[in-house]
Amino acid sequence: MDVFCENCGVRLCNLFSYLSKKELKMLSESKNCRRYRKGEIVFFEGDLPYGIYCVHSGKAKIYKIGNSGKEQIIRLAGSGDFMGFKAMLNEQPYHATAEVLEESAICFIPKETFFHLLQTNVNFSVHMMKFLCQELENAEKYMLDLAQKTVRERVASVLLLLDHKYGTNSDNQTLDVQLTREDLANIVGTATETLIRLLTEFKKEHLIELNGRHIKLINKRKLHQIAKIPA
Amino acid sequence: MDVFCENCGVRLCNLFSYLSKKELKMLSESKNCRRYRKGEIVFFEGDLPYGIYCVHSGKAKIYKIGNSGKEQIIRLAGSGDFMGFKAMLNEQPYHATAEVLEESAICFIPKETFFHLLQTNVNFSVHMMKFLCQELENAEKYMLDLAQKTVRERVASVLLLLDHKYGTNSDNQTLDVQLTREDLANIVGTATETLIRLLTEFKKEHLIELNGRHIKLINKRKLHQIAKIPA
DNA sequence: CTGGAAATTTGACAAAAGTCAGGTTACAGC
DNA sequence: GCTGTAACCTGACTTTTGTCAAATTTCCAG
Repeated sequence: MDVFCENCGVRLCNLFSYLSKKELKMLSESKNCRRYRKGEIVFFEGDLPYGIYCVHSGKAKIYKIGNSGKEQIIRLAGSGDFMGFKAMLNEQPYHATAEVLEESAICFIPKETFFHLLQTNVNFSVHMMKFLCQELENAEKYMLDLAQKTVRERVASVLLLLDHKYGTNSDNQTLDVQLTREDLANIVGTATETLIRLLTEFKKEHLIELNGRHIKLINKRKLHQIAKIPA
Repeated sequence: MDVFCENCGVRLCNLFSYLSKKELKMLSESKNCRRYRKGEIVFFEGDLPYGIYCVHSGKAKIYKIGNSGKEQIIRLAGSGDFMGFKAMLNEQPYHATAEVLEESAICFIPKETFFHLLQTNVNFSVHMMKFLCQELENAEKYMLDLAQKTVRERVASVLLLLDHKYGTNSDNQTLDVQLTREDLANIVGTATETLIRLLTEFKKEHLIELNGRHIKLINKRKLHQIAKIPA
């Protein structure tokens, strides 16, 4: 695929905005971009990493498998997001699997390039650390939710999270991501049946509208209240 | 307190092992070590960070407060562990509170020293990133547990975690950390009453012995099975 | 040593969430 | 368009977990 990092709009909103023109050129020449179809796996839990991935366009879910075989989605990726950086930095096998949710274009950046940038560009490496800390903070916030919120509260939280992460269609209300009910349950951390019942509840309370996998948030204020997200 | 980083045994097992003699001298001269008594707060959620903390001896809990006012312990610190690095790197207020669990000696390393080391010692900064990734991996593992394991499974997990983190007394079975039942519940993410009931269960099943806050693990193998920790 | 607060424990009950089973709907591939 | 599989939905029931109340024990500070 002929995507050039120098012109890539995506880099503006991620760590690559700290690279010089020269570095971007190097990045562009060493990276490798390809299309993935819905359902394709970018990397499997247990595989060894040879570089990191950067989502150019599209969406992906990153999940772990629990003892009972159930997925738990631990991160969602969209345009501009990195995937697989944890395993790469740690030089360990992947501890999670990345699966594409819709037709996507994803760039692969070889290990050597990535480490070279980290070792030679202090600004880049400091911001990498900041980024890792932000991820850690997100994970800890989610731990708090999982430990203390009810499933109903978490479902409302996740709907708002999806709004924040992927945004909405032109109507400003319909979430711009299609997840199965099972996927939603695997983000929330509950049984699929429970998730469905709660969506139905929200629908009856006129907080959302459902049309297959299209979810329309019609009362975000109330959802915030239910999610107990502090203003 | 007259602790010198150059001779400090603690540094051998943490990131400071990547510093040169000269850097250690600088660290030693700029740091500040003091004693904390049980229950003392090292930093509060909401405070601004002016440096990071390194535990010389003793133990601390780091927790967030949920909407209902309940604590959730998100990390435990012991000898050699850092505290407050996330807020410092992110240059944001603390998102959690650190409270000392027993008489401890904790060093404070000023922001300037910490950032100077990060910016001038590539080896140090790369290992800082590895460390952050390891923390992130731990957090994600814990998310999986919170989302998918039963409380019983998590109680067994936490007992084994405490064994791994703080070790045992001379009998090789009694956990070398005294936590209240409430603290334990706030690690597991459950109600205090539920935690107590499960400890009683484990006691009846001859997996542990209880003597106030002293917990003796007498059948770790079975606890591993209950915790569903893959071999 | 001792009063009082905090921590621990137990029981009874209520609420939340999971499981199982069965039926319906949607959709991809032929 | 047809068909079969996967996804979705609902009801009934069970299990797990939380809540409230009350009794007992522990632990300090004075």
